[in-house]
Amino acid sequence: MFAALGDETRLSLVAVLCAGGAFSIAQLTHGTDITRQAVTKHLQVLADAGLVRDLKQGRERLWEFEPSRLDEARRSLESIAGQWDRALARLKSTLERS
Amino acid sequence: MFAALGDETRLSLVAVLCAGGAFSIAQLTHGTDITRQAVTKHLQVLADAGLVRDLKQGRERLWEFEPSRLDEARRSLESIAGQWDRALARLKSTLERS
DNA sequence: CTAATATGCAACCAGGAGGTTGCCCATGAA
DNA sequence: TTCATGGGCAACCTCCTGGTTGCATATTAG
Repeated sequence: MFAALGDETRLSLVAVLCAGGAFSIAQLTHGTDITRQAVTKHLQVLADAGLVRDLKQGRERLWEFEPSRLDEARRSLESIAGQWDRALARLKSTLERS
Repeated sequence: MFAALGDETRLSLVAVLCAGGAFSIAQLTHGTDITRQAVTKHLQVLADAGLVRDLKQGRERLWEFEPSRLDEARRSLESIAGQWDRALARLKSTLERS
């Protein structure tokens, strides 16, 4: 999922979807300088990572943000940072004890 | 920086460095099934992303975690999630108003 | 001093990722 | 019905990334 967010194009797609709601592939392509197919591939990657969700509607395919997974990522970053904090605390207490 | 965390090997390197303190390249290589050179390259990528820091010590080069940047990433994820929450709130209030 | 250890540098290689093009299908509008 | 539009599929291309190997350099141990 970090890999999914690691691409510049995909990150801006996520940003757009976060801010806006649901967009079709053609709409999302409009404004970028890449092909519709490329956008489709990026959306697929984001979907595999659980970051976006698609809903068919007529001949259109609308994409929207899926917030749950991002929250999970945030929590995992917090846990990593927490590990570091605990390590520092251990180090500090070890030094004080000596 | 998401790209830096997007690689499996690098993510586990970060995890090790978070939990532990400072390690040499040889130590970090021990336990993985890749070459020392590959580990060096990964550490370089992480350093470019500001996630780790190196300190020379004798003939060794010790690497340790750099927590500040990760915190920044956490905040940016929070802001993205926040955008989504605000969009939902706007949508809700729009619906209620109609 | 000499040998072993820890690392750096550069060339090289294979595979995957991002991107494009061409063609086809489905659906909505006129 | 006919046509334009939104989208899917697949082949193809290029370049970057992850990884390796070989050799050179610095530092420490004996």
